Amino acid sequence: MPRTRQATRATLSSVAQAAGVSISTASLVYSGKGPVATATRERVLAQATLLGYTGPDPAASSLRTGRCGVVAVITWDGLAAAFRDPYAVSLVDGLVSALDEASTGILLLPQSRHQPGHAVARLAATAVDAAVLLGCGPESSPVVDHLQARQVPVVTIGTMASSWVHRVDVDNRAAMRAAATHLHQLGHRRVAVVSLPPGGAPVAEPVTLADLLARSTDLETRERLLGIRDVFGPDVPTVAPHKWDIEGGKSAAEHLLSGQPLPTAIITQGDLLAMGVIAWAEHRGLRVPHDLSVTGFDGIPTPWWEGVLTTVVQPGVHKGEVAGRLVLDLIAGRTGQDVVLPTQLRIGTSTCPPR
Amino acid sequence: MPRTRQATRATLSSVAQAAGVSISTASLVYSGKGPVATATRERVLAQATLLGYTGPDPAASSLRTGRCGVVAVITWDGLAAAFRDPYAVSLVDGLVSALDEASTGILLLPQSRHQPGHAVARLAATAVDAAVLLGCGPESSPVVDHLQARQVPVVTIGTMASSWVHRVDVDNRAAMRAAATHLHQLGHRRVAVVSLPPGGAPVAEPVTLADLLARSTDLETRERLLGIRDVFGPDVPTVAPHKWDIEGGKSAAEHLLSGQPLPTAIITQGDLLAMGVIAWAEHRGLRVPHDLSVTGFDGIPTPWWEGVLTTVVQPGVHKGEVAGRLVLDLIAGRTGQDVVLPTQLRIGTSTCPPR
DNA sequence: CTGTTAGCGCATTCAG
DNA sequence: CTGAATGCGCTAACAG
Repeated sequence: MPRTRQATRATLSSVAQAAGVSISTASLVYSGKGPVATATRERVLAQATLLGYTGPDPAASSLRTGRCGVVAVITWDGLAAAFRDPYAVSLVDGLVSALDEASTGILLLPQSRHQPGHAVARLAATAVDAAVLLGCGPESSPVVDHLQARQVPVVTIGTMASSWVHRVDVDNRAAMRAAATHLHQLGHRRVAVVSLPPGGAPVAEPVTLADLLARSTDLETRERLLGIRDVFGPDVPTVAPHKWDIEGGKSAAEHLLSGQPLPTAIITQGDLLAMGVIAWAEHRGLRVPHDLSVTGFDGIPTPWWEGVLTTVVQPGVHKGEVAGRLVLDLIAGRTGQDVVLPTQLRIGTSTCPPR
Repeated sequence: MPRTRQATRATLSSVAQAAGVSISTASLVYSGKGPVATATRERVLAQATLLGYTGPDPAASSLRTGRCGVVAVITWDGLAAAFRDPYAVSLVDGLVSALDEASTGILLLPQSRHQPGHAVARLAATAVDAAVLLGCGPESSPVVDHLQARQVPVVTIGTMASSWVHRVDVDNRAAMRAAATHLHQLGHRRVAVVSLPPGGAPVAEPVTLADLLARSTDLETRERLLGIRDVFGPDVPTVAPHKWDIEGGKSAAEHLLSGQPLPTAIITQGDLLAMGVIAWAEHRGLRVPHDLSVTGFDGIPTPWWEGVLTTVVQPGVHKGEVAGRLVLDLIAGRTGQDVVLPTQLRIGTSTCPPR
């Protein structure tokens, strides 16, 4: 006895029977994988609407074909934190549009830093054709291990290197070096850095770049810090606020700009951080860029600021699309290539020669 | 012959066989739905890891149980557009956390305004236990019809009324009326409104509130406009920018503040719109609130502005959680109740008596 | 172009 | 506490 509200749901076989054709013919009508006489097709379709049949049961079809049309997108540290950053949103946007062409959807799987194991349990219970790691550091290894055991292809956008996962990224070191070089050429010698917290532990009081580098496990962060070191050496004062957003930038600025002598420029690892630094600086009466130059990373729109942020522009949507195509290749069994995308240094109005 | 890279994947039955137990026993080990001797369980688990078995195949298990642990989240007009608004993100955040407790994930299904039918095709191909509509207006009816035919429970957060869908929302009319009343009590008599485009068609040049009301099909928008009309009558100048963000607010302000006499206050349908209005006003040398009062809607953080926006604060995360619980009830076959959540008018520094 | 035949991997009765 | 049997709804060969 069925437990649905209506009587028994219509199935492909009941439709076929009603239309007086065999099940396989009816199946072909829906999959379009074989030739079916127009008259037959219409008869089947007519019976289908009559019986309220809405097409092949996805679960049954996945079981049979081994594909479910779903790609897991695994984020780190909660959804809200991840999507607060417009850059992450543009990544997902590109991903979605690429996957959409193959009728593949994305399943959001936020990984909480408090229950890292939970994500594995969740993942184990859901059918996915592939997975994409978004902003996941090495702490996501359990998830990757699980995926590998299941033979599910994994693509990471930035961060999280592993032999099993494919990567789409930019040359973070070169990109950041370009930004640093720009400042150096303007004449800046006293700079400070706003980075990401290594392993989730914020570093409020300034330490040296080398010090933070030693503690940072995240691949992308490391590369970028190296890019700065290439230009300004290992002793640059560096902080890493607890949050990856405007508030974080403000608190970072507060710590970096309280001592003497003040830096003439601040290099940040993200546009939101940069905007926070700018907001705090302006609040304190410092003019940007005249009294303080600031650089960002990502190239998100900042409509609430009058100026144009000097920043490394990453092709967010494009990166997502490339990742999506890579995912589709892997799902189809084709061999995928890791991809390194170009970035571009946009020189805006947040940098100028020091006073 | 299997087409996976390795030899044949391990299945429950192969694990059972290796452990010398029956399939059903092995199944119980994983589902925990029946008593299994500790020794037996361990033997099974040991063989499982030995064979690289990662747990019951989700597709097979969904076919059998009729549940797949996935809820579709349907957004309107592209993902990026939807998630650019922090309020939408907080909604999803709450939703995720509520669903997570039932080990249920969310599948993102952005509905494009250019191919509204596409979403139905996509949905038809994926297994879902329920669906949540986010910011979807009446144009989403095809999707709802499909869901109804499939007997899939649907919950909408704001917008999109239909006999089949359950709703979680706030009393938009009363909330907006409270904001309008606040301005009226301050002494404002010349106000203007920034709303949402009716049916996606922007209204750049000001029309009357009544006019826009007549064209608006979106439930939430209508209610809010009615709340304004309750206080200021039907003749308030109203625009509806093409984009629901800061840029949209700027362009709206440009049109509303170009004529004479200037309004002394602007009521917007969203915080981002409000921030855009403020940005444009300040850019033009108007001081907020002294020269122009501005109100928002939602209560998102606006860290880049020094002031505090006067706005209707909606419980975003909470709303998402409530929707999530409703979804779970419906999936479980329990009868769910529509919910109306309270809002709160936050009086900030963006409003004051007119000059 | 259409029908027949076999499972996909598992959860669940129901005996023992 | 354990095992044997049954089908969830569908797709993919293959034979007509």
